[in-house]
Amino acid sequence: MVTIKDIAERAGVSFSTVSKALRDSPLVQHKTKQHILSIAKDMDYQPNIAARNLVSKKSGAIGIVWPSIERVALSSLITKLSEELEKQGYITILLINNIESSIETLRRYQVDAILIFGDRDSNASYNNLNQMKIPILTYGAAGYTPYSTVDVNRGQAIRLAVRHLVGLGHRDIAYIGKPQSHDPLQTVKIEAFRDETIRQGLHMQDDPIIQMKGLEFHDGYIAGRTILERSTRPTAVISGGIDLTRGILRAVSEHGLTIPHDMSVVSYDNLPQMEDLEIPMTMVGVAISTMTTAIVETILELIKDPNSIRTVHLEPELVVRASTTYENSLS
Amino acid sequence: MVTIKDIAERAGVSFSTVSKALRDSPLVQHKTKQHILSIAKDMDYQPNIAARNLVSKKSGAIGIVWPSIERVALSSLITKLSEELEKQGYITILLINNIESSIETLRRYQVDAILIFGDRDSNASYNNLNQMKIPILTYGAAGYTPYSTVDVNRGQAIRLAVRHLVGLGHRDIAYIGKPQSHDPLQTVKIEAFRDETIRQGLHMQDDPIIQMKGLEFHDGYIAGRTILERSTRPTAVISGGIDLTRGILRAVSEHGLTIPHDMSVVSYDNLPQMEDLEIPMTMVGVAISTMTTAIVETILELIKDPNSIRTVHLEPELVVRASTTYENSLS
DNA sequence: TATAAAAATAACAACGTTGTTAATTTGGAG
DNA sequence: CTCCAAATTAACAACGTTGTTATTTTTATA
Repeated sequence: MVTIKDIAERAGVSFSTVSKALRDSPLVQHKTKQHILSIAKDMDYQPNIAARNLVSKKSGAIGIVWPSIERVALSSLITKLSEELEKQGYITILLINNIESSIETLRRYQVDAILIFGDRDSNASYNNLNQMKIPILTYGAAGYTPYSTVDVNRGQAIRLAVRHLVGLGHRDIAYIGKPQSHDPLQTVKIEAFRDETIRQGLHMQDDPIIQMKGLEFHDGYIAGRTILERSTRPTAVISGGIDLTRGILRAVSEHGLTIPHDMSVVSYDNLPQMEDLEIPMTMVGVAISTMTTAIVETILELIKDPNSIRTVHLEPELVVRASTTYENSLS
Repeated sequence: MVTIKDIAERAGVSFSTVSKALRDSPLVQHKTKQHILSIAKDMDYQPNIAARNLVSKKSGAIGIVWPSIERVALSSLITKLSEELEKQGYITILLINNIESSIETLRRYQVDAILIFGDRDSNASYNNLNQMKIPILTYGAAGYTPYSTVDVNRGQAIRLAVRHLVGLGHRDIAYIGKPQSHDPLQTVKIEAFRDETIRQGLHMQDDPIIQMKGLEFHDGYIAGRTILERSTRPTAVISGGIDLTRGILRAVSEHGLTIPHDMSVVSYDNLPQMEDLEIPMTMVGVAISTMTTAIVETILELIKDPNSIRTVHLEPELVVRASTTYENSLS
């Protein structure tokens, strides 16, 4: 492996000059700098990270704890996060274990910060762990932890969806996204749906909130079939997430119906893929890029000043596309 | 952060003695060793990884490149791998980007080895990348790359399944697991099925290989419905993977049928979860633990001697459970 | 042309380890 | 008790950087 000393020798200067040149210090003459840079490039120099970490007293790594790998929507968020953090000079270490043991590992590895994607039932474990000084940021656990948090205003997202549909004249709206398992993140959305439909003066006869098993494609498919087979079919549906939405689309298509002609659909989640579905999808949620920016910013801030505990609430937006239309245009 | 010098001071010895004591060197007296150890524990000492890496000239990190995060079966493999490598003193860095850019990042980070879970179409990219000396291990790409490989004999797995069913008297067997996309890993299994059924002298009238969209739960569900609705229902089914299997189970159950009474099912994949399905599942494949061991072993070997290129083929096993039974016991 | 100031470069210490070599203490034999 | 070898511990160099301080070279001024 080539070091700055090797470069120094080839360039006929001292290694400290090489160091400065590589970091583009003003303390070295432009000409020498160019010379050194070209040699470094020629020799395919890679700075030694261990050495750099040693003097900077940082690991240049950020740990991400992700207890449940199944949550597909998060995977694209994590991908983006890694990319962004990499641009900032950090490598991410992803641990899929449970929170406690992951933190212990990250502690041993002396990461500069830890990002936790907490799952529903792990709130208890937040409390007593980590007396140490590694900054911790949690996602989706606002109010549950003593650490900094970035969270999405999920209730507001569903309210936006309801208002959008009501504004289009819909009076019979169903909500697909109530899983069997206890999941506070879903509960928030369901409550918001219930509350907002009442506020808007909607009175639906059938229970508009469909009970289902999980939150996967197939659950959406089954739930979609359920509402399509009702005697009075709702004119619009709000879906709790992209996987459910895909299932709903399949069910609708199998019934020989079309969106938005026969039914309007709004989906929670704000992902680029939402435009690539069978029909471009109206969606509510916080864009991945927004989340990424917020998380990265908060983490970097936290690394700079570990005591700056803060809670960031991200406001969702409504993106209107072809999957929703006026109620009176329905057949 | 507490260093060996801090410990040395408290213990009244030199820091080099502390270093030796902590590494359990025979060069330091038992009594002093105990003393130092207790102080280290008391001060909650964590060795500085950067310093250690610097002198050992290793990063203690292994990069895993995982182009497509969607392949659920792999996720538990990766989880296990991380655990195992962690026990061996390595941290894993998971990159979900494409192969080229991932390798570039890992190169900058100077990982000690790279493990690539290649996806179907990325074979081309294997060729010209990486002139460097970081050892590379690929998974599932035997014959496609110039690197060491650990691979599963998928064809053999399917043959085992076919033979098992034939041994039970089944003569009409379907295969669920032919996706639309070109996927060599699936093709191998399909060809093996075709070949082995012919060898066994089976003559099925309907095409026993069900064409489907993807390889998810829902695809299995739909494929399951397809074969159940045939005029002559096959007496047994081989499923191409756990997600498909779950979908098939759902379809069977919705038809009011039971396994293995009305139909035997063998599933590809050898995962613990296979026992926790609605009915304990007969399965063929290489156990995650076997794969993990093979991969970890090969990687460590490769780190020790980067020139020891080798290809490891893992032989699948058949695990018989309640989901398969004699053909003549069928209704 | 001597000389101070400014610019450029070189030398050095430090980061926290490990491994090697040097120094000290201990124990045993004469 | 002395002295030598063995056992134990201490000191030191090295790993590849960065940042600070010292030295050299250049430039501008008198």
